[in-house]
Amino acid sequence: MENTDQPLILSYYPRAIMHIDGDAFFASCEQSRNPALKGKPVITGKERGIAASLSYEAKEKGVKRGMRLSEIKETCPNVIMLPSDYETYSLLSKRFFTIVRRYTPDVEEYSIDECFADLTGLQRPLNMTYLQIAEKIQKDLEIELGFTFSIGLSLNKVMAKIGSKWKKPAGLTEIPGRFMHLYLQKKLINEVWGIGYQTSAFLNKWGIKTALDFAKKKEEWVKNNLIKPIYEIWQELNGKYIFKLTVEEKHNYQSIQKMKTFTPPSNNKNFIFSQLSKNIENACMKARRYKLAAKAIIIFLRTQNFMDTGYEIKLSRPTSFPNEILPAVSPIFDKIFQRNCQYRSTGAILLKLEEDKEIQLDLFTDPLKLEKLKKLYQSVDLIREKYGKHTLHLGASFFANHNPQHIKERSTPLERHQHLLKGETPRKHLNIPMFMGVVE
DNA sequence: TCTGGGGTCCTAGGACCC
DNA sequence: TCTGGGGTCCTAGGACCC
Repeated sequence: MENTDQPLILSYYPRAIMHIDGDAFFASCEQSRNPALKGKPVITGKERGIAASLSYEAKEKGVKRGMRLSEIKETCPNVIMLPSDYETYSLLSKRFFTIVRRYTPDVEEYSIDECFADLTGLQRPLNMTYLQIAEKIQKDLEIELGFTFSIGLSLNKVMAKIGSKWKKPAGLTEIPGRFMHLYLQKKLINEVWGIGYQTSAFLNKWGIKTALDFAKKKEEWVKNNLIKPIYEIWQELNGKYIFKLTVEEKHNYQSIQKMKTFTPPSNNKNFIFSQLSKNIENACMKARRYKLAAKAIIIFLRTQNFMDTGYEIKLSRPTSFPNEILPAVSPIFDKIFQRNCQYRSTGAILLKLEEDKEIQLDLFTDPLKLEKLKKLYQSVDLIREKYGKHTLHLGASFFANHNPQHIKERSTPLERHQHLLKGETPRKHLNIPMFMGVVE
């Protein structure tokens, strides 16, 4: 501490945090699985009609994220378009994390194609520098998974993130504390992880353009003018280690959300309720998979021009069964649904999730009925596991797969009548746990 | 950005209590 | 019910991320 010329950063033990980012992850997974696709322009997202992930070859040809299929064909006629296959991507994602865990248990699975890892203290045991360890991991990943990853290595998460983005694909950027300012100088403030549109607009007003401009602001000013997470980013830009890694595997969710857009927009009440009902079913399915029960649910409808109307509903008892939720949802849906409105999507968010172990029975729930419901859903989940997620749906969700407008066009009056009866008032189905097999 | 489908955390402000 | 000051809990909504 006597030598005041030394940067402060060296006076405590620095961390070595690594951020690893899969290059064009989904497209790369496809190329890895089918080597004939290597070196060719590949995009995924065909089922949505837009480019979700682009191989570097497709990017070179000028294809952009979010482009429509017709535009893509024009821009790059020999493009290969594939539907997203999340099962495969998740599998490769798991293998990705497993490889990194061979070096350190301190791995945070940040998203399907990204992770953070803490290498602190590994230099001696491995007899390598942090940079060499990162290189080794990068090589392992490429050899074993068949595509490339970009890596950032620095003192904390925010800086490691800047590193991994610095050079892509297959980049490896180490940002030591004493050279941080060189990188921050070239980094626009809105490109920093955690600083979005609103915050950068505010910072721009104060003449802050680059990450370095921001890092140099006085601590008091930052504390007084910005909220806590931004203050923490400021600290990390100054070399502190603030954001800890979340190493535990993810199994407890704060909320579970399912939403779905349909085209064209519709104002058919039965159809829209079915969509909502299907989302609730899917959200419940996920909740049951994680043994969670919700105490509240938000439902929302999104109109053609992106106005949302939502409603939070408290549930009398924590549950993960659509049959128990739908009766509470139905009257609320009636309230918020507007006849003269065109809707484009619906959604459901399960909230206040708790473990489904010993949910308290309230006085009005018949234990026998509940037991039956449980058994029923156990078989439902089993069938879905065996034969696919979409084999079985609640009667109330019927129109989500069978738009009544289409039925009207194709069926005889008698058939139409029968269809309408089945889905007519969703309430009809609510108290009867009735399932319909839907052939797809 | 003519717009997909997930998530997380933070803050202000109201309700209610002493 | 003109009036303090302090605490806690909850909710709505914002901002951000992939």
